[in-house]
Amino acid sequence: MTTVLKKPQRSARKPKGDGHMRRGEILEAAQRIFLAEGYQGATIRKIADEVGVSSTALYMHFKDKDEILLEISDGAITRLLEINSELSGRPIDPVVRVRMMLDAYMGFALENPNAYQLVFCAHTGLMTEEKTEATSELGDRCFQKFIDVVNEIAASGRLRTGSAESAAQVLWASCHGLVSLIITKPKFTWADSTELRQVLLDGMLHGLVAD
Amino acid sequence: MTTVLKKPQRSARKPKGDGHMRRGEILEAAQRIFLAEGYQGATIRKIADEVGVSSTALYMHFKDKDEILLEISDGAITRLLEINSELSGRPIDPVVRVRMMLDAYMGFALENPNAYQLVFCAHTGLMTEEKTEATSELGDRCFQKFIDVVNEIAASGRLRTGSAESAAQVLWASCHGLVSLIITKPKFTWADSTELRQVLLDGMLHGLVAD
DNA sequence: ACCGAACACTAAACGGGAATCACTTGAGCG
DNA sequence: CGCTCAAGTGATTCCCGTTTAGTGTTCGGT
Repeated sequence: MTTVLKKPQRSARKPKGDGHMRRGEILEAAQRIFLAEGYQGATIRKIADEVGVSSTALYMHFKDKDEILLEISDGAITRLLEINSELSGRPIDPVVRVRMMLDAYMGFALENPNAYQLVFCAHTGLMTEEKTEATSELGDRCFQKFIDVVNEIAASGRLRTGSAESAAQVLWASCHGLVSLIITKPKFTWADSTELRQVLLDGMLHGLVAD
Repeated sequence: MTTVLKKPQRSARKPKGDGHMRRGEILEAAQRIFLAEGYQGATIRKIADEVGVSSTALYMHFKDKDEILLEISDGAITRLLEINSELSGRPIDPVVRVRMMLDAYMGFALENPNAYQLVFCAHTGLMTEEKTEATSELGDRCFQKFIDVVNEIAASGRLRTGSAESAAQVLWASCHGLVSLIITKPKFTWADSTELRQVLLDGMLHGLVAD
């Protein structure tokens, strides 16, 4: 009984990733899987396997699965914020700026469908409210950039209907509606997506903003 | 030893629900839980407990969990189809009819958030494409009622931008965007939802339809 | 009256998810 | 050398949907 019968140690444990190296590896692997297979497909085990490490190891670097995926989404949303900030600075007609922001928003969503869904579609059921708070706050800052421009329009008295607040929310919501439907119902026979975006923006801006 | 020591039968098995009675009980319990706790919260075991039956029993009446929830959603969508059919028959200006349909759509979504989400937000990841086919087809029939009216408008040459197809899709999508965002982001500080619906419809219809 | 098939139901188990636990390994350092 | 401690591990827990192998009841045929 002294023969403790240690397992043959299989195949040497993966050496320590010094510093934050391992954390980065995990994020990278998680991103690959998450982008390819979405929230459900990105399981802790799959990510760990991809890194070549036990599933437990992920909890060294992240509180839980959602923290990993939210950090990935943060990266995406940050890029969106940069786009909005850049547009925010351009000295052009605010209506044109609103249009560019919304179009960039839709383009972004269609190019990052999984991150977009996680942040803007999932909230209910998938994650508790608190978890998404940090990422949501990033989204809010994007929206704030947008509100600023709508306020400019409202200030010049060009808003045809409703308050600046409701106009901004409606503009945002309608763009969200188009991209989220395109993402979640790919089997539907959509008209050309460029045309849809254009019709949406033409309609909305013509309807809400006076010439 | 003749005393076979039958287990005290615990607490007598639930007697047979004759005919299709049990099926109805399951649907009812599932609906209660689904409406209260959404897709994730409505687990097979919870539903079975509520009915007072083992989890396995549910598989006597339904192929799998999704079949249960989709049948519930079917009921909801059918009600929406009835509303649309009713509006479809009214002899009023097609623009007014479009507005009423869209407003009814949004009202319906806000009153049946979980069913709405299951059918219009979940498609990706949660369920395979085939499963939702039957329910989707119901949704398509609702949309067809709507397209018909938009076609009427287009036929009378009152469409300002885009084809009837893209106009219909954009109108639908923008309404979907508003309600789905309100449902999935309840923490956001929304303007009054009645005003939002009105601003959206005013804007969209004014923008897309010539007077 | 009896047999057996059909039925409605059940407990137990399976595989796979997230997360936690108690433990080991090894690098750096006095 | 012996110590600490971060980084890693396998085993385990709990919950999920679903499957398997039954158990008790009912009911038509003979």
